[in-house]
Amino acid sequence: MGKQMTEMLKGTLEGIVLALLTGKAAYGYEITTLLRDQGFTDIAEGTVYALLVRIEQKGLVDVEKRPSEKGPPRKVYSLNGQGRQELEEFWRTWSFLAERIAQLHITDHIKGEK
Amino acid sequence: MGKQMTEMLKGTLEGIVLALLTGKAAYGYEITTLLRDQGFTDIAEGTVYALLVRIEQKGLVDVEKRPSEKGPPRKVYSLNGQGRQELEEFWRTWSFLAERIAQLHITDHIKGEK
DNA sequence: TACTAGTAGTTAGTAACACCAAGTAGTTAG
DNA sequence: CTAACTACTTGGTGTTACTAACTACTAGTA
Repeated sequence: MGKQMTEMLKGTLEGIVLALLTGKAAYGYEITTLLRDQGFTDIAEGTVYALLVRIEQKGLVDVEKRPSEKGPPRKVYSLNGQGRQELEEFWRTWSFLAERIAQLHITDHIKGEK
Repeated sequence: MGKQMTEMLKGTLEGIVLALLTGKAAYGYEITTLLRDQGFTDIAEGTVYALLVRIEQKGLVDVEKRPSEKGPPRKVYSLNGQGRQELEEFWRTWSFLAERIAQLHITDHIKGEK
C-alpha cells in the first residue's frame, strides 16, 4: 500500500473498526477479512490485532473468548457504551475534516481550470 | 484539539498544505493563518513549519527567501511538478478512503435505526 | 529607554500509530 | 507429516503532529 494511505489510516482505522463493530460483535481474524472485503486489501494482520488490544485497554469494547471449530479460540469484541460514544466522536471529527478537505478539493479544481 | 483530530491529521495535513499552495505560493506564517481561517484553529505553529521543512526536503516545493516589511525574512513556498504529482496522488488516496468511510457511516445509520 | 505585541522561523524531545517480521497454536486435507 | 488455513501475540521501526522553548526583527507605548 502507498505510504500516504498508511499515514492516512492513522486515526481513522480505529474509527473504521469501531464502525464495523456496530450492531455486530466480531473477532480479530474476522475483522481483518471484513476490512479486506471493504477494499482495505493491504492492511497488515498485526495492525488489526494491535488495534484491538488498544481499544480493549481503552475500555471501548467488551471481550469474550469463544472456542472455534477450526483453530485456536477466538476473542470476540463487542462495542460497549464508551465505544459507542467514541465512535460518535469519531464521526464528528471525521465529518469536520472531510468537509474542509472537500472544500479544498473544489477550490483546487477551480484554480486548475483557470 | 481532540486527540482524534491529531491522529487524523497525520497523513492529511500534508495534503491540505499542498492543496493550499495550488496556484499560489505562500510562506509559513501565512499558511498557518490560512489554516486557522479554514477552521483548523488548533494546529500548532511548530507543526506547520516542521511540515514545510519536510516537504521541502522531499522536493515537493521550491523555496525563495524574501524580506518582510514587518519582521524576519519569509520563506516562500511554491508547488513544483513533483509536488503537483504528490497532490494528485493525495486526492486519489483520500477519495478512496473517504468513499469507504462514507459507506460505513451510511451502514451504521441503518443499523442504528433498526 | 524599556516593554509589549505582532511577525517569522527554528530546535529538541515526546506520544501515538501503522508497519514488518517472526513466532505460537490449533485444525483439516493431501 | 507436511502444507494450508485459522487465530492471536510479540518486538522493533519509521512517520507524524504535539509541546515548549528559543532566536530575531519591527512598531507602538508607557
